[in-house]
Amino acid sequence: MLALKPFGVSIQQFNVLRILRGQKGVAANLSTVQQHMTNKMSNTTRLIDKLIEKSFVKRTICKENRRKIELFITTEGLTFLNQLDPIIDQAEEEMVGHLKEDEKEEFVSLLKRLKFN
Amino acid sequence: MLALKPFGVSIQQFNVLRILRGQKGVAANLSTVQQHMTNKMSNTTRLIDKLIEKSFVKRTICKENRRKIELFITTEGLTFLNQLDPIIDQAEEEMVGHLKEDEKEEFVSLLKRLKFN
DNA sequence: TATTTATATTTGTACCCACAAATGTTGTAC
DNA sequence: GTACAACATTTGTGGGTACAAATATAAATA
Repeated sequence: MLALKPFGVSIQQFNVLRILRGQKGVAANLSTVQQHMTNKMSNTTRLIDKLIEKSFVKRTICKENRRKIELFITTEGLTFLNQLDPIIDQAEEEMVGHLKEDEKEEFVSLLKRLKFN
Repeated sequence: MLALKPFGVSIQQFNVLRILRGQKGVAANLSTVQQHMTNKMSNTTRLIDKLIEKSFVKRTICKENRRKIELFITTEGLTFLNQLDPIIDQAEEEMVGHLKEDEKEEFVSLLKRLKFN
């Protein structure tokens, strides 16, 4: 994503951050995060590795079930993300803003009707 | 591309092969091939490396201008590609075949109106 | 002709993806 | 309680992408 480039995160990393922010402080499992994305688990792991390097995310092992991990967005991550929101909104606006509402709806509807496999 | 998986080529490699077939025996430069794709030059080089390993493509240095390379699809490549065509047609049919003609046109038209950057 | 500039391609790096196999942990069945 | 199955995540491998820098050759210019 061009608009994100100056900030050093990919759109996928950005998405993981948004999912974690959506948890509002509640821990998220890897599986939970993965379910909100099109990614495979294995790659979600690695996306989160990157975010941990940047200290935007914290990862701990779940006490109750040591197979699971618990993911949190850090304060740093939150600040970073909030700063990014308007950038993304603007990029989206530039991409589809000139379409009329019903055109956008039609487009999404057609996209949904494609059959991948 | 799921349908191509059993054949051991990616959709991008498949596209390069189709572009070269379209040359009908005339040599194609790297730049020529690249212009028909969304890829960067550097990656087109590497896609072609893969096709050469599979001996579907031949690469020689242009005699007139030694900076340029000449690319040809081999007989093996042609045979392989011809065998693949119906598979791809079918995959496409499965993906969008249930859309009406005007829906397909509308979809393509909307896609074209997106502004990437 | 020697130097510089432009052209064509390749290489390096750092990401992304899917798929399969490996790891570690928990639950279950004998 | 031990062996086996199920679960959650990670690691390995091989493909893909973009961007920047390096190479090699040709063209232009001083």
